[in-house]
Amino acid sequence: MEKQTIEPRTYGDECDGCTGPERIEVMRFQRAIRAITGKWKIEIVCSLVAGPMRFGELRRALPGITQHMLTEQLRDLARNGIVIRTAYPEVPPRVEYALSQAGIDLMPTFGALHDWALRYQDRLAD
Amino acid sequence: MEKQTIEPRTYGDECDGCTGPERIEVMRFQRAIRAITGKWKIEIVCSLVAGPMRFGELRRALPGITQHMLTEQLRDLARNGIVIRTAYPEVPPRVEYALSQAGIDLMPTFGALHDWALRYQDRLAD
DNA sequence: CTCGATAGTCTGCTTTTCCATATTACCTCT
DNA sequence: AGAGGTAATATGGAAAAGCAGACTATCGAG
Repeated sequence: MEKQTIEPRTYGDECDGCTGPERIEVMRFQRAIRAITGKWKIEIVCSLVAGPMRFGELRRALPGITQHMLTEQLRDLARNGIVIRTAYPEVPPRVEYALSQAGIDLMPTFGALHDWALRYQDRLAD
Repeated sequence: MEKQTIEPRTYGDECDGCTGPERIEVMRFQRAIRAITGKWKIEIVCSLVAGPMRFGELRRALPGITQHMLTEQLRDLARNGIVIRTAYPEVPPRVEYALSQAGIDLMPTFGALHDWALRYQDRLAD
């Protein structure tokens, strides 16, 4: 039996030279995903939902994280405009991290993905 | 000026022994994220939205992917119940990949995240 | 009998991510 | 004077992810 080309493949066909609009959208999407992947990023964002927190406060809220990791992940989140870093030139130094509007607006999408995970958690490996 | 504990920290406070419900939810969430992270996973899922595809067909639709990567990513997606692999014991071998219901239901969450990425793309690094 | 197509697997390598352990600089408290 | 807290940086190593290229088995076409 022959397989008679189930459906026109608009996605693949338009991407011979990587110029189709779909590909560009996928790339943007990937960038968004990359902005929130990282072992602690989601936990950090979820912690900050309740309000701004200081560096050490976050560290205590995330048992197991190293200073290095926290610094790195926060820097990354700030670089992507998801959290806002505010350093107060006091001594001892005080640095506060808060969600930006982008960070706050991220939560509904988290909610959607969480609902999905809840529905299909039994088939999710690991 | 003193900082008077902006808000009760329900998340951090309950997680001293990693037993709070929020932590468990974050872990579930992380599992969902891990199921869709990987350099080609999203492109594969987006390709399959139009209908089932064969291995080689997918490979041609994703220029730049290696056989190894495609095999691996598909296996991973199948392991997480997002795609369904159907091998027909013919010769030459024919293997078809299709989105499962979980995979189809994933699309709206992709849409939400995509909208977010669209709105804030100018501050996304990289 | 060799060639090509299919859907892989196997091996070795590079890059990225993750993690632990120092070390810094400044100020306060004792 | 010395201990302690704060927010980092620096260094070095382990683990995971990604990549290229060679190899397999089967069958039909030429």
